[in-house]
Amino acid sequence: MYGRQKITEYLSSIIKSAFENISGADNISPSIQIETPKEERNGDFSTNIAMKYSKALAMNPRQLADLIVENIGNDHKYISKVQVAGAGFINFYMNNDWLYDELDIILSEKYAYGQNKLAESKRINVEYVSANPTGPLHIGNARGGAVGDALANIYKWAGWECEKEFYLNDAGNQIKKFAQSLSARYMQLYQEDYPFPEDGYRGEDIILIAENYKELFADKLLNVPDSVREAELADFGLKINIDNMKKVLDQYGVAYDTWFKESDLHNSSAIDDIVTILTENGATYEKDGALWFKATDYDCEKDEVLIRQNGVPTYYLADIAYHFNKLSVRNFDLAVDVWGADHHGHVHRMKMALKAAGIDPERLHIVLMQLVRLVKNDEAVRMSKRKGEIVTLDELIEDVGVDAARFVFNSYAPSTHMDFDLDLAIKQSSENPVFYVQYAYARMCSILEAVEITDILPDFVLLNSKQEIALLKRMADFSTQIELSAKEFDPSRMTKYAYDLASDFHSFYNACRVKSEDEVLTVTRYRLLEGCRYILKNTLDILGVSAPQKM
RNA sequence: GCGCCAGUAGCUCAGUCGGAUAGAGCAACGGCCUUCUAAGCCGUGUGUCAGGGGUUCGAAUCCCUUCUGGCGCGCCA
Repeated sequence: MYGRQKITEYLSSIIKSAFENISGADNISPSIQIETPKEERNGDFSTNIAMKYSKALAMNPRQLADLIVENIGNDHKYISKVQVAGAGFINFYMNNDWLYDELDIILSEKYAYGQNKLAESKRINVEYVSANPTGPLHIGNARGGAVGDALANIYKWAGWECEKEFYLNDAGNQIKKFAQSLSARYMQLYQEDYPFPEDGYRGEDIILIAENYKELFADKLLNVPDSVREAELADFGLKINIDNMKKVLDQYGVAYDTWFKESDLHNSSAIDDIVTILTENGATYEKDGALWFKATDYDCEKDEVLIRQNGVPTYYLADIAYHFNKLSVRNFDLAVDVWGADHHGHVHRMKMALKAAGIDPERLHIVLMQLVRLVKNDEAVRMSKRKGEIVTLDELIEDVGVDAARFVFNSYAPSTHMDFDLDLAIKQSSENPVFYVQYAYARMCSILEAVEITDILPDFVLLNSKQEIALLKRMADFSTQIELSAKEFDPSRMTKYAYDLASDFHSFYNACRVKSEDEVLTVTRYRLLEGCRYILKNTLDILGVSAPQKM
């Protein structure tokens, strides 16, 4: 544990023993809450324990608080004063030693600072983007990529063994449509009035793939059965699309440990296996020639088809098999999926299917992202595929850059409906938070390069200005922010942290000079900045945003 | 009709699993560079926390209800 986490533990144990020394309280096991008061005059930390347990001990809160404070005593290393205030808050005023001790740890652990270890090793699988390989990645996938990737990084820092995964939907109905569309476009290159399937994919990209095939293989597929042409073109097109997705995601800084193919489920016994399990658990029945999941037994609105009348498994069934594979076959402790909010209807029935298969549904967590609306000149940009409008991820990267895109997508909690302001994202000014943060990093680097230090030892006690203390406190909060981000499945907390850290640094910069006549002060502030730089770099790494040494 | 998500300053959003006088950024105005990066800093004010009711020492936060917006409710994925 680090920084604030550690000092919270420290205070908790002091409070706990003081509380348990009160007669009548020894059989209560108190849950202790430590928070940071908003008002500075209320101390550095506070607890509400006296208000919480006053009833159980038949005392008024202030009276109980006084007793606890009495038991706490005044001989603790990091505490300078303890006071009762308000309705019964116990406020702790700290000396700065815990911050100085933390800076020591930061400087010795460097870029590894803040990497927690869990008591027992836990494995997590984070799945995100997982776009259909029937077309290019779009703006919604871009948000999913930024959120999922950062979230996976956060879990690594929080001590989990984490795997990043892309679920490749390379089977099923949409692939069939993809094949038929390609086939029709290919035929149209030879015969203009060749019919195009009613619900086919009408995008430009399908035509390009067909033309691409024709360039390479000419009329090879002109006089073959439809099924042969469709299969061949689907393979051809999938390879192109998947390669493109990998390329663009790579540019975007998103790299996966696993590409899991849906087709592998269909080509193995995985589908049959899950059907057997569900059936053995009495969760299926047959009706109208189809196999159904009795979802209504599991608090769902209606039952769901697993295997259609024509014998083809539904996407839902494949998805159940997929999640069963993650949680049972591969045995991850936790599976996190990042989905667009338009799939929210799928969440409950997926969890319930897992429950029916004997898996604790709590082991699957779905992060729902609200949809992104593009804004330009204060107007919503239609996401139609008309030319010149940014709809795909590679266009977005080209237009606003990876850093701005990833920073902006992670500036909002996934649950908020966000507007992506294209004008703002490309503005290289203070209005654009990503530059504000990166500028702070570049400034730190430049100072650390410009200032020459000798090997004399720093004296952290010299760090006592308002700005220095604020910066140290912020640095000590890093690990807590990771913990909270993980708990809430919300990477935007880290973006906000990066901004706050940058802000505290900029304030420090304007108030305190590093280079000075005083050699000890110079080296002391140098070390402070050094520590700060490690943390800002780590935060930007988590977000997938680059940390430029010069700007 | 049923369900999920949201509603906080002019705008975009925070708000530490119920805490003390609800906070940032942007936008507006005024100040700060002969010294380490002015893409920066400092200062000035703004609220019916969508409305109503309830729970308790205490509610933006929890419960009920109404309103508004987004999205779902296929033998599609």
